[in-house]
Amino acid sequence: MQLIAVFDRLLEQHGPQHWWPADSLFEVMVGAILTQNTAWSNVEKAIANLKRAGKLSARDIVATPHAELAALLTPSGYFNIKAQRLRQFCEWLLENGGYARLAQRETAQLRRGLLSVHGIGNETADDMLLYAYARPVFVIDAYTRRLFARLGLVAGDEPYEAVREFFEATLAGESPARDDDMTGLFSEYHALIVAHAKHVCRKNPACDRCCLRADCPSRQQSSAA
DNA sequence: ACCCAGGGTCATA
DNA sequence: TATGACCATGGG
Repeated sequence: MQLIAVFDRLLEQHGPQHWWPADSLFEVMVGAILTQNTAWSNVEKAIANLKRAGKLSARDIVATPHAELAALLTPSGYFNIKAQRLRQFCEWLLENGGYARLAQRETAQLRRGLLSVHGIGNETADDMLLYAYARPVFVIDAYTRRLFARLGLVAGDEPYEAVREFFEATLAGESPARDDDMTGLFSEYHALIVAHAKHVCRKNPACDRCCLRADCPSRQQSSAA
């Protein structure tokens, strides 16, 4: 099965996902750090804490003492590490002229900059590139590896960049009709993979194959309005 | 009580 | 290059 065919099935079953859930581009970047190995429901609580405290900007975060920032991040887990990562990211953002200035960089250069921040790895950087900087980058997470390994399209344990390049190159070849908006395609695709992972397939490996067929029994209950 | 979540870093071999 | 330990809360 082609990658674009999998996308079409996922979209049909789960509907448009409206990602990334956030009120601002800065909030997207904060969420990308806070959601590292963490359920999104917990991240929402931490972001709500930041908003309530008036700390949802780089300037306000760098001005906040570590203990206070960590306390606000408590619900998202790893609060000491994430407070440090969030601060260092905000410092980097301010040192480099802020979002608008960084958005002028070419994608590869911007990625290198993001990866130079301690605590920002491949997936977090690509989340930001795709959802905050609108770059045509395919985000590879554990769900993506698991789903497409089950479909037999990847081994699952390849290096991050190898999997990302496989998705980007393959989709570019398969969907020339959409290649004026690969950012839109990649945004929706990654969101759909996450939505699919939260489905019944999580504890039933065979369901990943089942759900991609037209007669999947779970189709009615999961289809979007 | 156990498992895992929209990862990343570090030490070790 | 490739494992394993560590970080920590909250929901199923």
